[in-house]
Amino acid sequence: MGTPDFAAASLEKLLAERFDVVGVFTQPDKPKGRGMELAFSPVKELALAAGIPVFQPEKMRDGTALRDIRALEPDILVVVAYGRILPDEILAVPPLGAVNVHGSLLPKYRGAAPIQWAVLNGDEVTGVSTMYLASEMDSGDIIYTEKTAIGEKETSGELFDRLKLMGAELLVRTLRDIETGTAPRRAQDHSRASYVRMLDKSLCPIDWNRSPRAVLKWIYGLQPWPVATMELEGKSCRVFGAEYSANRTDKAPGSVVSAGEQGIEIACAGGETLYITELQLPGKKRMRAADFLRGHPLRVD
RNA sequence: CGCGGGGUAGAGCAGCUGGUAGCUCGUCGGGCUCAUAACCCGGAGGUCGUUGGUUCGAAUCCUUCCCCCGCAA
Repeated sequence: MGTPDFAAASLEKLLAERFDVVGVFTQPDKPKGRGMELAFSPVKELALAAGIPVFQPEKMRDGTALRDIRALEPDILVVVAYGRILPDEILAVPPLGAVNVHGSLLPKYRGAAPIQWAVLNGDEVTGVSTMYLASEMDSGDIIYTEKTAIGEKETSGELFDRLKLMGAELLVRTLRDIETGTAPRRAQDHSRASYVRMLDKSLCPIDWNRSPRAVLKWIYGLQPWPVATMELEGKSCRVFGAEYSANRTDKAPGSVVSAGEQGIEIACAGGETLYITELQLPGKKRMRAADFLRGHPLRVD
């Protein structure tokens, strides 16, 4: 069971490793993109291509999903970013239980956007975990975890792509060891649990009253979505790239300290500054700050 | 037909109340300088996305299509 890209990576791996995937559950098709055309989820695309039965229940609790799962008689249930809470009666169907791949080192970052928040918070290490599903979100017993370092300027999207592969590998190992009865099982330290919320546009405006590193992490953590923004010429510009500077200023946070080849230098907290190196104006494509300045002479505050 | 923004020199933009195009950067040549990413002079480089139309004449008005981007998910 799964829906987005992150889940598709695991499904792809399972298929490549010759696991017998008897059925796939994914979210119902929804209109997406310009033109609002109906689009299949990445998981559905893969499943269709592999000839696996696809189920897209609107509701998990009306009995239909439960009936379908029982009919498939699965040994085990694998859930990766499905986007639905599963009722206990469904989790109870497979004899080997239900496992989940999560993009963080649990119990840290339970919830919807663990990968992004690891970047946004400036963490230097994160990872993936596999666990058994429990009634409460992301609180089940941990099976395996694997760590990885976060690059200083790594975007959430880039980290996502790495973790989805790590998650897929870890899932394979987890399933194999569960099958042979050698998989470990360790309860989470619930006292150290933290929860993160889904990202949304309200997070976009950059808060220049933070340190250059916090701002830079914000910029890269909000990619590829929803993307950090800043006000320029009265417009809300999306910001894609930043670079540290060694300069200091006495100007107020948010002020334009300089504008040139290196980028647009903005004052942050504590008199430190940060260069904005890549941005995008409404209706235009993303461009280097130096290019932007050619057609938009910026006044230094 | 979900809503909206945009396609003009290599890059970023202006021009768009109609009269064959301009700015900044880059590039080429020359000059100045101990020197320079600085400065001065000069040059090259554009079918103004595409199609048809209105007009004496269109980048500029109307039309067809293509492409890019944001919202929405």
